[in-house]
Amino acid sequence: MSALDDTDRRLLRLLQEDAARPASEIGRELGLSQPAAWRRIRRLREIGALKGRRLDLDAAALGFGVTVFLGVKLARTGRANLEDFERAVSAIREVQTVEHVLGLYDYRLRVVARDLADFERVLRRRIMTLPGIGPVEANVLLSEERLPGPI
Amino acid sequence: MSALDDTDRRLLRLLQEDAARPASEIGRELGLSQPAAWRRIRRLREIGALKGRRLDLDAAALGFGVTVFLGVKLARTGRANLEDFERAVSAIREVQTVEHVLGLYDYRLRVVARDLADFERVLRRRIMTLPGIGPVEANVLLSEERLPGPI
DNA sequence: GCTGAAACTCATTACGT
DNA sequence: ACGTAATGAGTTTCAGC
Repeated sequence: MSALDDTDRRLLRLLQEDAARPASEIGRELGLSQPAAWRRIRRLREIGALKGRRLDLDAAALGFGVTVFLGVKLARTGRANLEDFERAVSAIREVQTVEHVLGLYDYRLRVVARDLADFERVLRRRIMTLPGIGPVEANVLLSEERLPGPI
Repeated sequence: MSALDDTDRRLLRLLQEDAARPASEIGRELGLSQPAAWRRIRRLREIGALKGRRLDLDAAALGFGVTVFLGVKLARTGRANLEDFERAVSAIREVQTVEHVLGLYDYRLRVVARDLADFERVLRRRIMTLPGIGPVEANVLLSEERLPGPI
């Protein structure tokens, strides 16, 4: 596909720490000129490695103190199709992420709420009423650490 | 805790779609001048709501075609402390996220690998040898959708 | 708190190696 | 694929309303 060299990997690691870092600074740390670093970034975007830049929000600071991961299994009976489920779950405002997975569960959801009482409301009125939903398992987030990863 | 108004929330929603969107464009969509929009962004950063900007990388395009979520329970016996476990798991290159959770599992890990054979190697040689590790459950990521969330 | 303009930085293009 | 130089766009600060 595209043969990333070692410089590309170092560049991605630098940008992963702070995506707002300017190309001039990236270039300085890589021993490249500013346009050279910028061209590498553009190329990484063109080959699809770099999909975009996203905000890193602090949900707690915004009044959403509770984050819960839900493992969802679809009901065996009635075989509601996956599209119906996905469409319905995507319409729930409190759901941040929908992951279709293979294993003990069919879907994994990341859900935020203002507090546990608010979460119970979401769970009972929005989640448990989803079409085709089966057993649900929950884990409450205590703390989270993001690592650079293998790239 | 500083009273976000509705304009702040609309602003965050706009920036969530693309964190590189210029303040001038944000301002135009909110009916604000460019410096006014920029001051709101700075304020959101100052109160901690906006922690930074992160890259949205495509692991598959970078040669990591397999993403697996692991639910980890620590062993009851031996009571290795959490710090030991966290330090060891953070040193594994293939681990992207470490979440400390409450529920059926103690930790949830997001792990990437080049392919399933590579994942088996990571699982056997890195994950299963972690200090204090107990039962492990795995879900393979098929597809993932990020939603705007309630903010 | 907003506007308008100045100063500065960064992104992007052009051109030559 | 890189560098220098030039351009245009975006950010950040400042003075005034």
